[in-house]
Amino acid sequence: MPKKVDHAQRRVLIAEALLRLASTGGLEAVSLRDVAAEAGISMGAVQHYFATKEEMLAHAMDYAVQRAGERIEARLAENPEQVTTRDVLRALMLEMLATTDDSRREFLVSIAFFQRAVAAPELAAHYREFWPRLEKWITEELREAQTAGELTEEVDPAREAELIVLLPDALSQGLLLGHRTEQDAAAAIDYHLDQLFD
Amino acid sequence: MPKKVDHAQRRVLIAEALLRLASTGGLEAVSLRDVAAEAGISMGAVQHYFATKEEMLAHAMDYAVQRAGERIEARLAENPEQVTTRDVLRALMLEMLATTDDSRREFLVSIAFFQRAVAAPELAAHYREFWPRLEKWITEELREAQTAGELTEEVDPAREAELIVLLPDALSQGLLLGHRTEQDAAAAIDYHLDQLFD
DNA sequence: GGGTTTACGATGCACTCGCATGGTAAAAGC
DNA sequence: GCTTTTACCATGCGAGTGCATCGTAAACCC
Repeated sequence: MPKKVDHAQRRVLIAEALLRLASTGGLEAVSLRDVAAEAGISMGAVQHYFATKEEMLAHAMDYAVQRAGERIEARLAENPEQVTTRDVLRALMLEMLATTDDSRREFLVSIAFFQRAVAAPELAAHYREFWPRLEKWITEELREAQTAGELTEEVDPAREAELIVLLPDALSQGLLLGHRTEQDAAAAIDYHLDQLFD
Repeated sequence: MPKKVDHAQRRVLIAEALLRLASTGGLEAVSLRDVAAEAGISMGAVQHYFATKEEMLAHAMDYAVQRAGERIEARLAENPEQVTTRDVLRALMLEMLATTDDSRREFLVSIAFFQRAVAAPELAAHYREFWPRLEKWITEELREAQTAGELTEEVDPAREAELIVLLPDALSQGLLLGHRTEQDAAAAIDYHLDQLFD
């Protein structure tokens, strides 16, 4: 069996176990032993693939960002051409909301990573990439809608793209704490889109 | 010296030391020993005022929310009557931004508490109070501005109040990560107020 | 088919953690 | 003035931590 193990796959297995655990109680709270147990392997195996806990966390961080990005981009790609920009943005924002157990977990993990990135800025680079790219994409989408006459001239596509990215994130906090319902969050999104597209 | 110590004051002393530490590395990362050292007292003293770490964290949570609330309400109270609703809201939103070292720390602490509140919903009640109250106040402010004709009829004061509370919070994340400047965040706020008050 | 490399598993080590215990000195109460 | 209560401080304990070390079995290389 040795020698033929797929390193990348093994590291993903570990990262997924870590993410499962990190969603409750933060990132530092999970121990190597916990991760190993969750992944169904020994602690020695974990050490074999990651020399240090720090390294393991960094990899999991990359993996989580990549997964979230793929999920969102997949959602963007699946829409047929005939739907309106507004529909696309609405779907995107709803996808970004922490509604399902999975996305709630992802949201909590992203917060844990956020803390870590603030404390250790050199780690932040990993996930600094994705959001600006998404924001840029939305900006372009809005610009096209604006020239097509769906938006008034006075809105600033870049600023609105900013808001569109930020709003689901901010709403998710309320969802997690339980003082906002999914319907309420969706209504807030619809209201904002109403104001944007008149 | 014994018997005449002010319990509340002592607990505040400890809470402030805890908050100073919690801003880097989360809430669970700080140990009783760390807090005691930061507060300049012995660990036994900390134990004397808080039977358990959990209790200490809960008190610090209350204290932090109270302080943040007082700070924001003080900012709201200090404005003379002659300034416009827009100016009031602008000042409020800027105050909520994590710009100074202090407010950055406060923001990080609030995130740590957020995680904790999600994991232990019974603790969330403490700081579930303040934000709805602020949101309600803003809603009223907007409603008055609307009847005074400063706002168009088609905006929903409650929804806009939601956004006004959420936006600084979301912008602060970018500030903390370093991919947004203070000027940029302020510009985003001004843009949003521009769109609201036309 | 012997030697090297890979992939672990088991164990131990130094350290830190929250918390319990026991002591002590000083003020308060009578 | 003696007792009780308050406000600590010092110490220790058991559990858990990341990490290092050692052993070992299987696969690849020649």
